[in-house]
Amino acid sequence: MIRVAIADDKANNRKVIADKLLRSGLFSIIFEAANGEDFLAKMRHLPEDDQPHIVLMDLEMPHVDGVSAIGTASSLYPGVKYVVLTIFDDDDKIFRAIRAGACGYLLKEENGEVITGMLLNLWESGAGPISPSIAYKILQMVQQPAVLKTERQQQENIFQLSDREKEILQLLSEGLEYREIGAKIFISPNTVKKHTLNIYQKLHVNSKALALKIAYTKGLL
Amino acid sequence: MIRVAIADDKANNRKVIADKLLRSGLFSIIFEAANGEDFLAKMRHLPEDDQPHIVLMDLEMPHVDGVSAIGTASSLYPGVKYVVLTIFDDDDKIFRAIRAGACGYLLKEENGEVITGMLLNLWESGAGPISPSIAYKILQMVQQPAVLKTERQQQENIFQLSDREKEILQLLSEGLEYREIGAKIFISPNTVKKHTLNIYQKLHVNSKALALKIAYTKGLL
DNA sequence: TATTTCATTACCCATTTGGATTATTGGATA
DNA sequence: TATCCAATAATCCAAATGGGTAATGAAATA
Repeated sequence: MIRVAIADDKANNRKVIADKLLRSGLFSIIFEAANGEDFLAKMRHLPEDDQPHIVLMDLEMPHVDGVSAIGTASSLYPGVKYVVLTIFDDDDKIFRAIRAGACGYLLKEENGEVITGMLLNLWESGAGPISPSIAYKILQMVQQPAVLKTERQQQENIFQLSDREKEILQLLSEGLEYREIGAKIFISPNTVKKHTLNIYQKLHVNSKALALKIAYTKGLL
Repeated sequence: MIRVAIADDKANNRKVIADKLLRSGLFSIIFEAANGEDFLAKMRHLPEDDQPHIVLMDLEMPHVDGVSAIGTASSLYPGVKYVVLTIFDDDDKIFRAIRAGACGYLLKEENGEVITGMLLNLWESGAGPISPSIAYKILQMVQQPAVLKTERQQQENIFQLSDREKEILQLLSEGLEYREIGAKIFISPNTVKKHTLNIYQKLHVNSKALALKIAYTKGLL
């Protein structure tokens, strides 16, 4: 029998979750808490042998929120698995909860069988349960370049490049040669070259490498 | 119809995956590749409008492995979704593949419906598909920034550039010519050129413009 | 110790590029 | 109308680039 504790400020939410778990017959709800403070108090007064195996924690709660409660509890009771069960899926909450010590993050919208299945898997294999859409967001956190691409706004045309020149610059950045660009936009390679040299003059450089450096660092590409 | 490309060195694996996808009637396999080099070559010769929407990539392949192929392709063809489909689930491979630009990571042990379902979800919502056990490992990476940091320092370099090559790449991005770089670091311009061509091989490109594109978009500069 | 990798240099060749100049067209402007 | 400018195109030339091959020594690794 897997011992579970539930922390959620809405009594009805606690009831719904408890029902889902009890239906499988594999879980026992050893206590419920209405907020983080309440949860920590009940953990304190619990004999060590009666500690829950798994804690399902909502995030937005009065007095002490879920992140804070997980942070404290995961230090004091490191043998317990803390799983966030909430409706929030914004990056900041996910990140904070995980850093606080959550081993899983489930959205309330998941259906009952998915939740019980994942908790069972946590019990058996130790792998924390994560809702797919949350998993993707966590992946993006690891994917550092994505973090860097903080919407750099469309830089105004400080170099006064004409539309055609911007087009050529774009194609040059793709590694195309004059001949290839000409074929692509149906003009002579000589003209492409002329445009390119004009771009160099406007950017005050004299090579592709430098033009591309400016283009990348100034957000033209 | 969702266009899919498959890269796997085992013909039988490709066939199994293709069968799974074709059975749903929602995917069309536009090409298969036996290794990373083969994959990149086929992408190069593909008209822009025929590019795959999704690429399923095995990691362990001869000639050019999956990480390297994803690294290059995700810079050159940023509109394509790259999904790792492999049997490996060790932290290092996961980390490297994600840093290279993979938007999802599926284990081959997943059954056909799960895979098609997750790819469909990728297509509809943009959320990258991640096998649950992989998701848990990624979560642990976020949870232990120390591990992440050390691995990042070692594996930052998904293209395995040597120190000298990184130095040359940096100087190339400054717009210096072989001759100038040679003078700056006291080696022959011939050597600079040799390093440059070696860099091209590692990045799987054949021009300064493309090498710089990858360098900028992958944060090497 | 044997083998592999890295950094180094050289040479050949065909292609591409940068630089400078000249010229025509069509649209916008003064 | 006369003028300016962007886009187009061509030519000549010198320099730089990309691609391939070969070779050496030093350092790290198996």
